[in-house]
Amino acid sequence: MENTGQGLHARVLESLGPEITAGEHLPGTVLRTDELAQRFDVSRTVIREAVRVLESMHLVESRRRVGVTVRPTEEWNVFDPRVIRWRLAGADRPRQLRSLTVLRCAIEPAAAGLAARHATPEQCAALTEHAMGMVATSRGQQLEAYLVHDTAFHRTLLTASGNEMFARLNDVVAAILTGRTHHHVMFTDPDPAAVTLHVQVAEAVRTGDAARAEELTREITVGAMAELDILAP
Amino acid sequence: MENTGQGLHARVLESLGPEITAGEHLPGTVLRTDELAQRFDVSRTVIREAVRVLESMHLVESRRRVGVTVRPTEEWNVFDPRVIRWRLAGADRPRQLRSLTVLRCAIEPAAAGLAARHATPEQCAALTEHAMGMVATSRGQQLEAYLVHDTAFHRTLLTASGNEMFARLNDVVAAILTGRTHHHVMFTDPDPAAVTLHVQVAEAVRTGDAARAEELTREITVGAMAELDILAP
DNA sequence: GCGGGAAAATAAGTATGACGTTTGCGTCAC
DNA sequence: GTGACGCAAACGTCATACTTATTTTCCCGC
Repeated sequence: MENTGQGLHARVLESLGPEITAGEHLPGTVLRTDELAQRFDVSRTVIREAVRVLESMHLVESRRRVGVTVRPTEEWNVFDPRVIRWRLAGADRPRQLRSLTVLRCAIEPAAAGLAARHATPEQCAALTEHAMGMVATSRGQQLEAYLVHDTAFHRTLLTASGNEMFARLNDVVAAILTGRTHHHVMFTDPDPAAVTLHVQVAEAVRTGDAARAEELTREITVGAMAELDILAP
Repeated sequence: MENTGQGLHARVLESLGPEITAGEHLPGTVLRTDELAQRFDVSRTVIREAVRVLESMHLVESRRRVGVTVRPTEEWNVFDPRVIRWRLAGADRPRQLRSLTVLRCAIEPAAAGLAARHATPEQCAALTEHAMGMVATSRGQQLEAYLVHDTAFHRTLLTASGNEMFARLNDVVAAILTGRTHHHVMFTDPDPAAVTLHVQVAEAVRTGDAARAEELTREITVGAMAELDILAP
């Protein structure tokens, strides 16, 4: 029996979770632990542990004498990193990417403003360094190297905001950036204007100009929305 | 022994979770399943299910031959509703309330802007209704009734944004509003200016004035930050 | 025929004991 | 001192029996 995860429950989880988030089991569907145990060829114990986790994500609800029922989409914990990952890997990836980008557009400018006030010298240095790295890799089809610097830049920015909630969204932003590069495969080099904006943000944060950092970051995120055709009608 | 949850695992979870988020077990502490089973007087099965959920929140990490290790705070899934609830109920409630308020301040204006574009007539009606309810209960120590309308107003606003991520933050906003009223006990009636702003937001959303809805909501959230003494140095 | 309550059926919840598996750590030989 | 070896501790998994809550069914009385 091959073991894809760090444990049987993890393996079950990584199968059932995506199935549910992909809409393979529509809300209201009932799954029975015995059937699942049989299907995955594991004991009921393992199934129960996986179901507990799915339940903690509000993906399913377990009730006695009924079974494990899939909950409606609106009740899912859409902030759970695993749910995000599963949905990004699934069919409604575009929808999810748009939701996340809108969220990012609201968060990152505020984070940049806070970073301008709270960033440590080390964080300022890291920001500048990664912005420089973006400049260096912005021409000549070095998209992968560019992505590394881009991701690091935004991770540093969110962390430097000093707000734990913002900081925990770096996975989301990283997923957006990675998705952008890898999905609708970019043959063209990054927009030079965007690169310049990153350099300017690093500068604004370093000099403590919160308003400017916020506004510049807003321009970056607006650009990200434009790429996904998220328009104002 | 009273049964606080819908099952033994829930009871264990509601004990262990708060203990961890309250810092009662410092990061690095190892808990053993057998000891926990003995302590809570339940079987190992129950403990394992509870630990699975804590693990899914990144509060702990379970490793063979080692035990259940408490993870450092930075790794916690701070967006998990239960983690938020536990931390709000614990000792660092003020810190958590500030984090959440900053997050709200970034989110709600954007949500209001989107709501102005996407809100259905029913949602516009609900907004106006709750704003009116706030006006009606804003004088004469009707704080509880006011809170109900205030909460409903913001819940409707976030839902009307049409973004699922924003919509799932209504619990957070509700927690902030409830905390504000219940915690530093408000003897005084709500700020009339804030009440007016809510009415104006409802109006802006109804007329589809996104920019105005966003700016007015920003004023509301800035007011909320001012109440918590979150200042710009 | 109808309503209500008792009983049966069902599926999750819990307990228990045994065994497997990984892995930290100490020991021993070189 | 260093490396290999092996023990033991803790979690991981399984099988099974039993418990409990909840739904459904069905029978009885009106």
